[in-house]
Amino acid sequence: MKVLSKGTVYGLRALVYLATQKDRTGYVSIGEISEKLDISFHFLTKTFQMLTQKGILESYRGPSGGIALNKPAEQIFLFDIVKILEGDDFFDKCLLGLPGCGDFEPCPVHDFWKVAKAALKNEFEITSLAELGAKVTDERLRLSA
Amino acid sequence: MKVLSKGTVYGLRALVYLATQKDRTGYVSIGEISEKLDISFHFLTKTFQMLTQKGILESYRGPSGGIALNKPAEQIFLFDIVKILEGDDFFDKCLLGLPGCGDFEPCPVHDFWKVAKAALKNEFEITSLAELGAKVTDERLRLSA
DNA sequence: TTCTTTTGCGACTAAATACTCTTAAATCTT
DNA sequence: AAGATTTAAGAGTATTTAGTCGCAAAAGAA
Repeated sequence: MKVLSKGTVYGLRALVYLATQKDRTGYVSIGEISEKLDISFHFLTKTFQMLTQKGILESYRGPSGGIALNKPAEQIFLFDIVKILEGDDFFDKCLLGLPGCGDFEPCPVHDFWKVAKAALKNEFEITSLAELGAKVTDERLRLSA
Repeated sequence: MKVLSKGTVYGLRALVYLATQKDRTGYVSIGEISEKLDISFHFLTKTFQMLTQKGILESYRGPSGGIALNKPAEQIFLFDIVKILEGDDFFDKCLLGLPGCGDFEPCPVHDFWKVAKAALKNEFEITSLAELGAKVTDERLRLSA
């Protein structure tokens, strides 16, 4: 099941990494993250730009610059990140992609999907970066599992 | 949230359409379905070929040929269709796409995703084509909602 | 000021997905 | 047997997504 685009996945992995570095002060460079997590530097940069513009991250240029979470990891939820990177309507789309689909004019899978989607959305809403960061004991964010 | 590929969506819409035609005897031509649902004929043909090979559909060539459900719509579940069209591991994938991820060596979102995915999978497992077909009162399977 | 480090941003390339076209094979009709 | 209808299958094209490259802009250091 491919729910998230690559860009979103990279963003999530990188943010969880950041959440695990909470005892470090100052900024963490994109170069370091891209190296540690084996993610293309330029690709990651673009994803971070979006997160910076939307207030999830704070960025700073120049030596010892980089990025940092703009608020405590406890207050950043998967829901926020995914909505920014995948679009605001991410949790509202019809499973079949039919335009007018809604409670008033439901597609055949509307009721089914409404229930399933609500469960998923709830999980995204209650899960914070801090919670995820706490589970990462070592280098499990890399591809080389 | 884009969970399913276009091919799968087309397949689902077409199968639901077939389920609504249960009082008709014999085969329904792919041409008719592609026209009624506004789906590319050739694209639909490929999707149907896969469903035919996997025993969901029965096909017949020549005049008044076409396709037909190979068993009652009550016995065909979204789960079956999706697994055929998206791959057997559809409901087993790691949200972050990390290779070794599992209960033994979980990624940071493993527990979270396990719960959400189980709920989704269950919905797909219990929902049959018959159930969906019963909800389609008129031409709500077309794109022109 | 000049050089180095690091993010910002636009253009370019590659790969995956979606779609189209052509021809073959099966089956019915005349 | 010849032609029409309909699925099967593969090759080719287009669009979208993913990934790369190069350079400008900001900021610190020498």
